[in-house]
Amino acid sequence: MPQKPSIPKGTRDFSPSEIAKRNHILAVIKRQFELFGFMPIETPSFENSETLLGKYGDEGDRLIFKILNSGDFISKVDDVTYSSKNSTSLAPRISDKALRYDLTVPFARYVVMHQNEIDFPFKRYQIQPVWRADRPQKGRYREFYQCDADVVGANAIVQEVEFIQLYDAVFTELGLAGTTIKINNRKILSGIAEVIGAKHLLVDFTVALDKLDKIGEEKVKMEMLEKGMSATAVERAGPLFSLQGDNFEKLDTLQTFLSGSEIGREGVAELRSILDVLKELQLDSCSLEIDVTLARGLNYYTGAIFEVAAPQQVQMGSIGGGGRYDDLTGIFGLNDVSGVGISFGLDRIYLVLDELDLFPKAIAKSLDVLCLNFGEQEAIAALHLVSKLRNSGVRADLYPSSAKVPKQFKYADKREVPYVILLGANELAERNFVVKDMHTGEQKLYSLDNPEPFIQELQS
RNA sequence: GUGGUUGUAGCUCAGCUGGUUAGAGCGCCUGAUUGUGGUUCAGGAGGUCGCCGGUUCGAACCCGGUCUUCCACCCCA
Repeated sequence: MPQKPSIPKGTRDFSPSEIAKRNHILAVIKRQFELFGFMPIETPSFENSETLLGKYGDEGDRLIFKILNSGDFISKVDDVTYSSKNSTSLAPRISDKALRYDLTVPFARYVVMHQNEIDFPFKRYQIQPVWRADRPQKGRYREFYQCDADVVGANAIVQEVEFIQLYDAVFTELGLAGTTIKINNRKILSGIAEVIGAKHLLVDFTVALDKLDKIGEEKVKMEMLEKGMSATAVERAGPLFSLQGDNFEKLDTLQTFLSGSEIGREGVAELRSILDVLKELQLDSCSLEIDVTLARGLNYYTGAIFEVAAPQQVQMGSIGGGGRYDDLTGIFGLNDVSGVGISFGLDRIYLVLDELDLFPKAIAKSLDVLCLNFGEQEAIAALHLVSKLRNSGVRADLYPSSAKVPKQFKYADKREVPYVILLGANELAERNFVVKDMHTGEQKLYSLDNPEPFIQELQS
């Protein structure tokens, strides 16, 4: 009995039209990465478990796909561990490799391993799939692509500015208006926690604060209290829930609020200089917004934090994120290397562009010219012509069999081929061919021995 | 990982409190049209109703399990 084929949940097949659209996004991202001076690298799809585990928190560890060892791995497990039926203790005995969870940690590993060949500051980009053992939802897959650009080995605010410009350049070229780059600073979050007297609960505090726009002020406050923050602390955090005004007004409010915290003042100053520079260099299609509730990637970010929200009319999580991490390579033994980077979520950008119908119409087109097939002799002549076209950079194809003409035309129509060539017995005898413009229906005659005029017309 | 939701033709979906042979639109194939597509007309093919089991004289419909989809949490691109 034949088995019904299926693919694992959270994974997808990509058909030609989808690949065309994905490639369009990728081409824009790559082009901009390179215009900004980033160089590509790739790393293996799986790493040693110890490289990945413990880098993303407990929650992250749970979401890492672990790869079973090869061979008779189970016989090497001691009886106690085996019979304990405890996944946490058994896993390391039967699995020592895991699929990569993001591109940042493998990059840190790469930097440490190749530190002697790298010229710092090192600007790298990396576009590869990552895997998460998550429960899928819309725009959330178990296999998806990240497009990362990072720079390591320098510590200057202009880098943050550049990344914001990079986001803007990509979304502008994609024609995606209305994205919002949210920006925050980990030092501001630390400062706030310090000022309100919840320094020891920084993570719980920020995780709760991050949910503000989703669950509202009351529930955020409840969660903070549940996590053990004092009522006074929650009360003191009050002003954060209603930051008013434009970015500079928010900065002023924060500056006052954080005047008693050195690290907080530092964060405000960093944010201010980023905004000062960007006031000079306008953004094209993105708006930049300070959002103190933004707390993503707290695990390794130490300075700026970025997140890109899709245009409001689209129901979609963030389509990009990033930030500065001062000591990511430290865990692999290379200290004092500051890094900052951003990531584009290819799959979500695709969904957004698709929903807003922003893909160029032309990308569905995979052929410029289709030559119809009228029989053996005609097909041989057609192949000569098709070769000439191909050599001139025209995407051309010959219909493989001499099927009925309406069928061949329908095929051309389906594939949205703009020009169809008819080269039948009559044309062959007179050494010419007919070109039909599928849009206008207009037909023109060209010489088989001199197709140049046709090629010229195609390329004009 | 927790709770919920969804699954019927290639696609979008009907299908009454369980009752003969499960339907529509679109798409596909054939013909009108053996050298002209997108329009029209006529005909046709295509479904073990996600899968496994149970209840019943009888299940697309009820029950259990499982997979899948989407949603909320967790977390995140």
